[in-house]
Amino acid sequence: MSSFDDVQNRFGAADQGSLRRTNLALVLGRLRDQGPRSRARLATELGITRSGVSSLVGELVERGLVRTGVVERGAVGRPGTSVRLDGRSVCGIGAEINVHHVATMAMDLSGNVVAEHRLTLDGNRHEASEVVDRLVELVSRTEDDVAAHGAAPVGLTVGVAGLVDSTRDMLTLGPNLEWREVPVGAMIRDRLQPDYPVVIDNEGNLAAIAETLPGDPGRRDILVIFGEVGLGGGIVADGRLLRGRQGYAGEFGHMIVDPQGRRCGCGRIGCWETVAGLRALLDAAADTDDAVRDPALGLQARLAELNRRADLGDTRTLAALDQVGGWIGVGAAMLTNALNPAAIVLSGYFAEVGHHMRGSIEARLEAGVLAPHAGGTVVELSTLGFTAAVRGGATLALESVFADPTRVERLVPVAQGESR
Amino acid sequence: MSSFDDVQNRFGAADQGSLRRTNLALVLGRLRDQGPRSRARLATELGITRSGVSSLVGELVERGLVRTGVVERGAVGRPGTSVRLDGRSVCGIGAEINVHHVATMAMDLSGNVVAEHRLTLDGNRHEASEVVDRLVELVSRTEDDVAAHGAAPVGLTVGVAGLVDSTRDMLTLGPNLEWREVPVGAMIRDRLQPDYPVVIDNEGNLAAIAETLPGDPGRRDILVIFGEVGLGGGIVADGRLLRGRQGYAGEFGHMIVDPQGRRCGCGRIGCWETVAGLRALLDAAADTDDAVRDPALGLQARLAELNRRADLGDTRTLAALDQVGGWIGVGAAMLTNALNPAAIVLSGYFAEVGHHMRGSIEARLEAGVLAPHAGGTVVELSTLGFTAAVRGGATLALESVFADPTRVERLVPVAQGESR
DNA sequence: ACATCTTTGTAAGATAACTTTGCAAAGTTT
DNA sequence: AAACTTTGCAAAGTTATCTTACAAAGATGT
Repeated sequence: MSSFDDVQNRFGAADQGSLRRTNLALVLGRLRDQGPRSRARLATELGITRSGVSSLVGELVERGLVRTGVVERGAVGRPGTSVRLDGRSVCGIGAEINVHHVATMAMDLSGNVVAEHRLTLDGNRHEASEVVDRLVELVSRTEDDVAAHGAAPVGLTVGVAGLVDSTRDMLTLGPNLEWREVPVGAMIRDRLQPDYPVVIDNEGNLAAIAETLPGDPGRRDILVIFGEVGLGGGIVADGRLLRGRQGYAGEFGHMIVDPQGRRCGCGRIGCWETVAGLRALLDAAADTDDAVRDPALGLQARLAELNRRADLGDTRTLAALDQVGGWIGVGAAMLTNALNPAAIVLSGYFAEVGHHMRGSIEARLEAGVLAPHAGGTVVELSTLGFTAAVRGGATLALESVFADPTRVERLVPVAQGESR
Repeated sequence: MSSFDDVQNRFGAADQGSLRRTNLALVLGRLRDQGPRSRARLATELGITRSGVSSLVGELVERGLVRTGVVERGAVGRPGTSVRLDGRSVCGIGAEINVHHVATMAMDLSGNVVAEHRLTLDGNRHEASEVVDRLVELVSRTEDDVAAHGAAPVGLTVGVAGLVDSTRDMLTLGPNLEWREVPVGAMIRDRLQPDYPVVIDNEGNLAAIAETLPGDPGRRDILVIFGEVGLGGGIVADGRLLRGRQGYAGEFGHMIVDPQGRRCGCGRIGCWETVAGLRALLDAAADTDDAVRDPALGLQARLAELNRRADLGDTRTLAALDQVGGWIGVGAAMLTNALNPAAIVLSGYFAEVGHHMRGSIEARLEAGVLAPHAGGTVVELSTLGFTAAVRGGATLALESVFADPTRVERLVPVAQGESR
């Protein structure tokens, strides 16, 4: 039921066409959110008649979006044939540009990951054109995988670590990439010449979309904190991603929480990411010559080592996790007072080491929120790790189909004058 | 075009009826947002045919929601007859329960204030039942005024200073009222026995709704900071009020911004309202025996006196305003990083004295936001003052009609079998 | 002064989507 | 084996929009 971009009824009047679109989307969304089921069941659940559902399912089959499956026998009466999403028709593609890597993921309509590619970067500054070249290569390979799967791409969403101006299709500022005013979207379109839309977005926003599990009402109001080199995230309110006026929403990392603290890469002092970002954790947990600080090892391995130490009870490591967790809690409490989310989801590097921080986060959250029991907000760890952004990008691309299934062409065009 | 409560398409399928409702709402909303205009103009603007608009307007006239007005002649061609909202049919009622006063406002469909009542309280603690009795009296008088205007109430929204749990219809906690777990909605319904819905909400949220000017695209993403004894507010994202999981969103006043600061009424230390609330301003601006600290004088008069001193260049007053403005800016910057609003609207007591704070607020905002030029966020002063909450309540009650005009009965019922 | 042009508002018919109604098909229960 | 339940579809009915056509009301041009 969630829709991040309201294609439906954006403006303009409703006519028979939009009526049909709405109901096609309703059936398709139900199948995504609740899984396969018979036409009759869809009818009772959605409040449409059985004939109506038959007609809608028929059109969705013609468009290749669903297919009929096994026979489901109930307790009594004629068994129904279940209808389910057909993953072989379309795929959404997500991509990510970060300091540490570029990556892509393709996901089909049923949520299956069809392709996943990742290229690790050395972490030093590179020109945008160079990085985009690498990414486009990955996207090309992903396109091939999608084609091999028998599907067509319906969209590409590129998550970038930085401020993305959605109105100008431009990366305004990427403090950690050290980029400024880069037209990432246009650069990709120029090189790729795709026949599907390419949009860019903030990686934290995409990570937030990835956490909004379809059909889970407990995930309609969430706050996602995405930790990487920087600290970003996204806000999902009432099932919709909050972008703000220009698309800059979710820049949690630069909220100033420690005015007497350290200087941030952005030039300010005491930004949240200086005390709760990855660097803060490593600084507190290890000396400069420690292996976990060695970029050559790869992020995953370094975090695994930290985890190992924490599990063994190493006091310095545990104290570092505790300290960073406390700062996470301080910021989370402020945002919880403002937003009252159902859950705060910790993603990115927190997915790896967050379970050691949970206690200190929850303590500070509880202490810093006016509403009793932190307003019912619970702290959850993402299971997506560093794939959250690409997954969210693919999800967002697919969302256009779920919002308007008629975007996918019929396999068998309707003959002139023929009724549906 | 804004709708705070999506009555439309809440769930369930779309049928001919919802199609009609959507288009009726579209026409009605356009007339609200853009003012009176001819059927032909509505048709071209909304993308409906002229005959379609004729039919829709006809039904809206039957329901008493619009009426045809003057003849508008264009440059050439047959002049059109303008259609406009008819304020004589329905009114929304807003109410407010605060430490300093209870108040009501009735507003008709065209936004005219039909009634306004206010009862100043002494600021001491009172039992909820006692205060609700006073409020119900005011609402009764307001109902009479609405009836005298020839209209019927379509809803009552009661703003309360505190945490309002929208799922339980309950004031969970009112720190400044010193109330806890009070079923304000049920209490009012018991006493008033109304034939229209009564809902309760947070006063900051209602103030935010009041600031979302219909039809102004620059007000679709705003952050409203509502200063009273406490500090609250609301977030409007994409034209919709953000409530959060339980309705606790917008409790900005208890974000901890000064951990080494003073104890707050809620028991914590350094809440935003301890440094930017009304009390903080008065503490900084005047000694305890100063007239501006005398509750007997009334808030309005005390703020006017502060204004007078500031205008005369009194250094202590100006310094106090500067200091509080700085703290407002600190919190506003954090929220702006998270939400990227188009505007931060200062309401409540800020409407009176905010123009003296503007400089310090904007300086801190600019300094504390990652996005260049504070992400385009501008600081604006509300012109509504202490009536923001009741106005927002009335607006919200009316919103149900704008979202679904068929909620208002036809004056002339359709004869059986007769077409529309 | 009168015909022509432009625009408005409405009505009648066409189209499209849903619902209602009816029924055959495919099972279980008695 | 008959009765019952449930499923899925097709034909007819309802309703809301769009298409087309036209009268009304004023401006413009000769």
